[in-house]
Amino acid sequence: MPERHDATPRLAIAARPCLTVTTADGARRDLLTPRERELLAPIATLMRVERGAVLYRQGAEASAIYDVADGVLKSMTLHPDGKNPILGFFFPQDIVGLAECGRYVNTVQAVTAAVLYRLPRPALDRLLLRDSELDHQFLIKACDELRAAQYHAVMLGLAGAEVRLTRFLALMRQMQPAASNQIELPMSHGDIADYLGLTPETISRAFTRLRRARILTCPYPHLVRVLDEDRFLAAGEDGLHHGHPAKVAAD
Amino acid sequence: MPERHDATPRLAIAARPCLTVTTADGARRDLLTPRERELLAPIATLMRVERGAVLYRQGAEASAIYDVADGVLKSMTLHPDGKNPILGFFFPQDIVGLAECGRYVNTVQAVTAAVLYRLPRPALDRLLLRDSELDHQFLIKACDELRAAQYHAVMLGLAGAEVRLTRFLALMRQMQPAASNQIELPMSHGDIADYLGLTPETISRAFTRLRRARILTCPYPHLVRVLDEDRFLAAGEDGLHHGHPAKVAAD
DNA sequence: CGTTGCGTTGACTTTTGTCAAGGGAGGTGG
DNA sequence: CCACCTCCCTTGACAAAAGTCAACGCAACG
Repeated sequence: MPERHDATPRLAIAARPCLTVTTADGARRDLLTPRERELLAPIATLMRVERGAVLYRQGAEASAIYDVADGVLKSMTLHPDGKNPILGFFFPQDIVGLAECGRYVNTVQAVTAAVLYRLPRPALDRLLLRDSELDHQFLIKACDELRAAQYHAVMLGLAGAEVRLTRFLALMRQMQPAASNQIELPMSHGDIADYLGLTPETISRAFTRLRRARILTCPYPHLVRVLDEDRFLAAGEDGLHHGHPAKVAAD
Repeated sequence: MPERHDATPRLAIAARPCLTVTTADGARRDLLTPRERELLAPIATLMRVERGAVLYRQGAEASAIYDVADGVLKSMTLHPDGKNPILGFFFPQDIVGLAECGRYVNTVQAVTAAVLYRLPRPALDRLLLRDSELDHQFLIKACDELRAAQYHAVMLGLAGAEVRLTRFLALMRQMQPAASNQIELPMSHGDIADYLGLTPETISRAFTRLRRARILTCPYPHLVRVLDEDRFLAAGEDGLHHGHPAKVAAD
């Protein structure tokens, strides 16, 4: 029987709150110095949420922000008509809890079981106002999130389901600890659809086309293996080129 | 001859750098205290750019950030294939100059003639690290931009050209100094299309449908007048309902 | 007075959404 | 241990929406 792929097999959980940003080359860089981590530790409480649990709902009073230690969460805006667009996924070392006028602006739900540091707002605000260096790190992290949101918006504007999906897969690969041709997808295809502004059916068809083009394989719904790196990256630019592969003998 | 609508008829330019955010109810709130404005003033230089001028290009060294005093600018990512998605528009009291690793992440161009305060990075960084209160205001502004970017992403995920266009118009109305049923659009329909992930033709057709539904009129391409506020807001939720208005007597 | 940029409209193509049906993996309870 | 159930993924047929290509009108500008 094949290995499972929907559990959270991570091992190392940082003993202190952490903050990282993605640099231009796709690597991840730590923001906090050991001193700053020690500053945050006393006001942080470690908590665990199970898969599918709602961390908070949009409109609720924003009493704390969270630092993800392990697991994956998603942020979404609730829509009455059943459409719940996903604004982003949160990975370890990300900050969760964007608020406006004391209320959370969207709903956050755990995609996998997750462990977080809870940082109560009043204590955190006091800390940030006292320590301008630490405050500046949070500003940098916010700018990082802003860039991520802009990249998301660019993706949504792109035509072509293959283009969006391929870029999404490339993004997910960046979030993995080690570069590899295997991409683990913690979320369902439905979640991917909500994130890319498409339907699950369109995601499924895009996967099928990418599989038939021999660009990747999907051993399991939550695992993708890239077969042809060059055409994988090319598909993220222009999409699939509709050549006539049927004319190639024995294809 | 009718009045012109593509010039910049604004009058009051703040004598000091300003920063505002949009609150939950759509109003705009000042972030900086007079003391903080005085702190910024000595490092700021006032500059003027003409309509169509490029403030900076993506990839260029990020030597400064800018505080818009008057006029409108747009931020876009350059794409080789002619598609230049617009990530956002900047209005007075907005901050321009998002960078990553010392390089601007997108290109900013003036939509109208504009006046800006130029804040050199080294001097600003020094100021922010010395004054944690001021730094915190910039963090709040960054969170505001983040919310705006998320709202943009939600719009792009929404189906229906009328829905997106109507929400965009509502957004533009918020940016105007006084609430009114007139909405001035500083940007071209092509810019709107790039912002909403649609083509100019689709924008044009959406305008036509909204006009035919008697929801609004467009006296000039850069001016919209809302005729039916209720249905205007409704169109931003569900889009146009394809009833058969011809069947309703004298409606 | 021509040129140019922008907006509009129409005909047609392509893509995606929608509806419906079916299948496989995992989990639960007998 | 097996039956059953549920959730999610897949596929097909069709409808709806948006993109593309092309032509035209209009106003501003030189």
